[in-house]
Amino acid sequence: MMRIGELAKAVGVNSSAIRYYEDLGLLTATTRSAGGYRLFDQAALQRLQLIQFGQRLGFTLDDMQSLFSQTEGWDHDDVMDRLNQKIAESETMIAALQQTHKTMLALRNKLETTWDQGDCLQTDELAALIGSNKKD
Amino acid sequence: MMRIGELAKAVGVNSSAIRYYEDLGLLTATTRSAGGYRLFDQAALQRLQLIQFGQRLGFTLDDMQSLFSQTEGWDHDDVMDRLNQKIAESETMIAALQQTHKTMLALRNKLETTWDQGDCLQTDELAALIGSNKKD
DNA sequence: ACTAACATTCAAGTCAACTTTAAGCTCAAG
DNA sequence: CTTGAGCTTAAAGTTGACTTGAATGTTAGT
Repeated sequence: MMRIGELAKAVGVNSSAIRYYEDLGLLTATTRSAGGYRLFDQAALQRLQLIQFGQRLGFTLDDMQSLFSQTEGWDHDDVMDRLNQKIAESETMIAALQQTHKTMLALRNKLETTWDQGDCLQTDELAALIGSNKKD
Repeated sequence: MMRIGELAKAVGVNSSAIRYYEDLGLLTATTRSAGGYRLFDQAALQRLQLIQFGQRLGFTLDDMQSLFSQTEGWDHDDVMDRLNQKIAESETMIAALQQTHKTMLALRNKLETTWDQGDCLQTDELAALIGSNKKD
């Protein structure tokens, strides 16, 4: 059993974040010490890692709260639906980011070639350079 | 010259957002009507589009405020530095998202094959499935 | 002149995910 | 048995980008 600080260090968050997760009903201390200190076991650590993983997938803490509230174990269809939705979302985001990335590269090229002549760009010229980007 | 509502509609934001940009010193109405209504011209519209473009690149409104504060025209090195930084950032983000995407696909596969036997997954089993993902 | 749609200002509220603060306990070490 | 690091609670503050509300003024059309 570890105290909150040790758990926090183990996963790289602030102790107060863990207390916050508890407030949201996402993670409860396994037990308490005689003096009221929260004590956590390995399962709690795994659950915390699961929360972090969910965050990386783009689930909000609220999303996870509703997922976790399936008393014990997880419903196949529910998890699958949400996972599929997140997969689709991440594909959309990747595509959008790649498009913006492409535009930035093009913009850099234009700036490199255009800018060497004069030295100052006006807002309307910059707007024109960006124009091709409206189609997104 | 158009009023705030027309400008807002033209670029797809709320009028209040435009007033907010003005508060931050990002965009000033070209002039005011006799009664005090803000009036904008095409240059203002372009500037607003520029703000939106900057947002897509991941600049904060504060970033842009400091960029724009170069009284008129833009400093080559400054813009180039920031652009290069944003390009690098977007590459990092794309890579991270692709990694997460890959993990999600793998997770879906495992869930599809694993879950058909039993019907409920325990947290520690899910944590185990995710384990491969710690390396990110 | 009336009216509906639109605008004004300023202050306060929203969201997510925390962090910070304050005032006071607990625990392990020496 | 004292000290200092670490913990407790509840409440309030933070960030960024807005939105909403309230009370009031303006404009264009009939």
